[in-house]
Amino acid sequence: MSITIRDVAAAAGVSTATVSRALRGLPNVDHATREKVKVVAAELDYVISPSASRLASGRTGSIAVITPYISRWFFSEVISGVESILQQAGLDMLLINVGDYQNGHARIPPTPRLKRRVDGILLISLPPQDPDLEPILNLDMPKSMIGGVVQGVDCIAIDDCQAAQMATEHLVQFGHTRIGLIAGGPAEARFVAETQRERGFRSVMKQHGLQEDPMLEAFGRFTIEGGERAMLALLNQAVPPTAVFAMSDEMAFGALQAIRSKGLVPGEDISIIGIDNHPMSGYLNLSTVAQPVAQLGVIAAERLLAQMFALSDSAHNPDLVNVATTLMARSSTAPRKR
Amino acid sequence: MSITIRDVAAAAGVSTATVSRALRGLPNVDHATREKVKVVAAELDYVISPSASRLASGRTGSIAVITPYISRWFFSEVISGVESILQQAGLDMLLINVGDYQNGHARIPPTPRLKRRVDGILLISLPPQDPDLEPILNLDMPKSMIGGVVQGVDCIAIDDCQAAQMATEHLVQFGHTRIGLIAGGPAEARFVAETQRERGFRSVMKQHGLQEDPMLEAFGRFTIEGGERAMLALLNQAVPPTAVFAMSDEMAFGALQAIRSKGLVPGEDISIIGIDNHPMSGYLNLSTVAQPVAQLGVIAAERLLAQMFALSDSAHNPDLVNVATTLMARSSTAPRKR
DNA sequence: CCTGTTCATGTATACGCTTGCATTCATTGA
DNA sequence: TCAATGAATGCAAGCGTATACATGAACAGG
Repeated sequence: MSITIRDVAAAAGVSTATVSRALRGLPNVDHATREKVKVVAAELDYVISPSASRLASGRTGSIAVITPYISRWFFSEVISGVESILQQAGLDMLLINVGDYQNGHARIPPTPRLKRRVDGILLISLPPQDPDLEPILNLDMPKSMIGGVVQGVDCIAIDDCQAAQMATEHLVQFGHTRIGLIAGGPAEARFVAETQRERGFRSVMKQHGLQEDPMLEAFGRFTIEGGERAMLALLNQAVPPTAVFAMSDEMAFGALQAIRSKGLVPGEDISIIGIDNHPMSGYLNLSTVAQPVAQLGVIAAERLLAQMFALSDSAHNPDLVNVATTLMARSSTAPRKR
Repeated sequence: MSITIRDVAAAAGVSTATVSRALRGLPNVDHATREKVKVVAAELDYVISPSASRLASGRTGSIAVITPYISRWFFSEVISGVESILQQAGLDMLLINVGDYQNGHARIPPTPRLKRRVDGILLISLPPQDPDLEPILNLDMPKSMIGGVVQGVDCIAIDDCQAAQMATEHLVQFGHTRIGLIAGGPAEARFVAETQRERGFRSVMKQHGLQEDPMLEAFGRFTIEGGERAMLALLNQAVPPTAVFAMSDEMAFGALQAIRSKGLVPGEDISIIGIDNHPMSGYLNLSTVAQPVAQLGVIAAERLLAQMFALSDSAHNPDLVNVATTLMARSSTAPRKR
């Protein structure tokens, strides 16, 4: 019923092998023959069967994108960047949402979903200590990881430690000494980025001889609501902080709300800075450290392609690509009031 | 090198046919045999080859999700809802970003990407007048559409007209008579939702005998920036509106910013309402008409599955499913000042 | 005891393509 | 002139599964 390569071959008066080679742009096909085949294929409205092609060639032409969220801003932005490259390369994207790690575990152990169905894997911000991650890393195919650092895997990320340092340093430069921290969650279930951002924060505090008060640290779960709750907790301290570093803009948004709900003015009464440069940040006048999120996806996808199409003799050496960040000083941060 | 169904068959002492039936849960397999096969398959770490399975069965086990954007809030939220259902059903999601229609055209004519590679199609908010849409609609496979209304296709959406009416009515009830509109774009490249929302807006205006001033209408492109520009344009009118209906929350966010930048207070000096109930809306105190976005994706996916697995004799009749919306009155809307 | 039925299983082909190898033919260098 | 070369093409064997059909056993009813 549906037309196959044989029909095209018959109509063009050549063998199926030639049709296959002609349509895929392989060499050693006469120019005239190739054109003829193309014309006939177009006339017949021939569409190659991916299943058959994949079965015969052993290549799946698709790559898995494994992510804990689809709709959160950071992740959807990365996915968007990835997709733009994959579609250019003619590859399918198998989007696998492993769900929220904070509720214990991934929704599905995705290894069987990867085994014979993808040629490469893109991992987005998965906590490295997750036991489910290991079987994936052991899979013998090209991999890239975004926003994480894992030995032996190609990693693309901003320098999270440095970004946190920039943010914290910015607060310190404004004369703040009592600086709060809104982190994501407790150490057990952390993304690599969290750990690094904490390190950056602490290093600057220590460097300037500032005291870290455990009471000035709260968890915001990387959500707006969480950020709001965390900030309220900090504001309820006997001696609240005069400035706060939130590990993400979305938590900072919640924090801004908390500040206002107490009748305080961000920047004026208490400084707050995040990381991301979320599209809303400009409108909320939130100071932040900008990271090119979609770009992370683009770079990761490109590097994955490079691995996949690299000549096998030119061994690919896994590398850590650090993408630059920029401090965006807005009115949510200001010199400490006396 | 990699183990196939034949290896499992040999190890279990049965034929490949039995293995196939046993593992797929087909009837007419002895319980003991089935268990044995399962155990052996697990021991051998057998993973079925999707390509082979697809080729042999003619089913692809995947469905296409065609969307103009991936990372915009509404779309990523819908995609997330869709994914949750598809993954439950064991189906792969082929995410196809056709890009921004406002720049002329879709990035790729996606028909060849669909022909033999998906069993069903999910369309997200595509403008019905787009010429590229027709070949897709002609494809002979189950389809569902989210946020659109197309004859002969299963459609899932809020009642956009009604939602706009609720929003506008809310403003009217507060005594506003000079009401502005921030739409998406000009009529040529509109999503169905836009047209309906405009209809709802105008119907309420007319019903209350309120005059519509073309100078009080602007386009915000469904972006924050666009909303800001649009609002500035409205505020620069000789007699600015006292209330504005924005067709989306994100445009309303921009509008809020514009209002503040003029030294005015939203709610106090000028009322504004959107549609969506974006996660930020609560924090910005934006009144809005809430729609359950992820839920739209869930329902659409479920209905698509129903079509796919429906017995062929029980003909599926395309339907329009309207999902309920809720007015969320917040402080961005208030009675008109005298 | 015979026959028709049902269930469990095996046999073998088809699915539509890719690709190693063989073949043909024109070209080139010695 | 002839062998060697290389390009263009064809042949045919898979790739790993699903499934129509055949087979055989068990069983029930008469």
